[in-house]
Amino acid sequence: MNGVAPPGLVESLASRRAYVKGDEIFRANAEARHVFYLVRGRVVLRRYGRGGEDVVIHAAQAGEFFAEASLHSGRYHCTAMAATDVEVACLDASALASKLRSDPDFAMAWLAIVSRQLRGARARIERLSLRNAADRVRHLLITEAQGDRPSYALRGTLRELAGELGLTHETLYRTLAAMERDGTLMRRDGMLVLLRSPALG
Amino acid sequence: MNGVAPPGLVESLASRRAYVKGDEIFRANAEARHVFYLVRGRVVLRRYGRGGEDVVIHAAQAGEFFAEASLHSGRYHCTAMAATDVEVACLDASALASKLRSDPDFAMAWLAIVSRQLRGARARIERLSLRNAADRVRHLLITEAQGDRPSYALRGTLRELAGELGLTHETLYRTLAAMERDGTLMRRDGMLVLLRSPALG
DNA sequence: CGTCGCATTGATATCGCTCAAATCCGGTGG
DNA sequence: CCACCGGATTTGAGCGATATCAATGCGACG
Repeated sequence: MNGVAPPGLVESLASRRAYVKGDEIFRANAEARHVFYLVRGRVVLRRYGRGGEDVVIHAAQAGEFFAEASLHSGRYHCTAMAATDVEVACLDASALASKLRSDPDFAMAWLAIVSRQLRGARARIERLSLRNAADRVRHLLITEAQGDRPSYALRGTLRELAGELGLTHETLYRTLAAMERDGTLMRRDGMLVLLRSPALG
Repeated sequence: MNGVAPPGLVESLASRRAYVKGDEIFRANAEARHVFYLVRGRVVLRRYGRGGEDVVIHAAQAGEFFAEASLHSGRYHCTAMAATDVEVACLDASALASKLRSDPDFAMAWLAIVSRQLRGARARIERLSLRNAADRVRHLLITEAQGDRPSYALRGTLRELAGELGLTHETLYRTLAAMERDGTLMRRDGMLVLLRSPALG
């Protein structure tokens, strides 16, 4: 959703590559030559801190670009790992840059994609600034709502979702269980559905 | 720092406006007609949650653009308030869009600005994902380091910094005090300086 | 069948939040 | 010059939510 590929882009500028679950697609500080488009599967972008603790910067879904910053910076800022078997389109950064210069419509479409990513990142900042677990879950369901009622289709594991929410997986499990007991949340085949928000005041 | 204005932009497309501290520059959900460039002062972008609790999405510094999303979306997503007396350049969104289409160099420069903001947002996500206060402070000093040694020039109040770090101001005060006792941090006329990282592992 | 990772729940410790109070500091008005 | 005020800063005490450690069940996969 986050980035609909401009028509023809993936075909004209990209070479396809496939990785299996667990493969490293690129590593932080490596020279950034490519921008990627995720055709199939899921890719997790991580950064590692001093204590070996890693932080999920972003979890890319199929249909989304990642490592767009390669256009402007010489090095990758995070490490990309295939969370499932994946297929990516691999765009040469300099070729992409020249297409951006020569094709205004394309440039505008690309700018829209990056802007949307920025908005998504800011939404996540807002979410992480909330001080309790249930609020973060509620914020997620409300801001990522797809259909008529606030809901969220799980992609990947709950552990990964916990990481995105800045929680341990245990806390997320407990929070979801408590919300189900409250009747504020329903879980049904990989969907989280918000039933009613208590204390909307 | 976050966005150096492309030359001539502010003069050619912008009208100047001034606000005094506390003024609201725009409000969430209002029609988004303008993109802003902050000439002088500080502007805080907030969103309000249900309980009246507000979240600082972004604190814009002088020399930085804000509300760039106006280009692609019809409404503002947050509320902008002048944290000091400010002077802004106010760019008409449609005029900006046509300039982006007609001037490839300008479009590339603009894209670089948005990309940088995206990187900054992701760094903040990483920071907010850390689970304890001292780590967040250390992460801030390391990633925002300016000179030779990891340091950070305070802009605004410590209370505001606490908000950016997702902490209460009390916790931030205590954390800074503890780090000074440890000898891992020095405070000197509005600068936070990291002296040595214990357990760099 | 054994192993591995995810999901789930329990027990406990800890860190940060909340409420509270004292001090400092700049500005303002008498 | 001084008294006063509001906001920022700082520190204390106690509580509660979340992290941490631990154990179990379960399904996939070889």
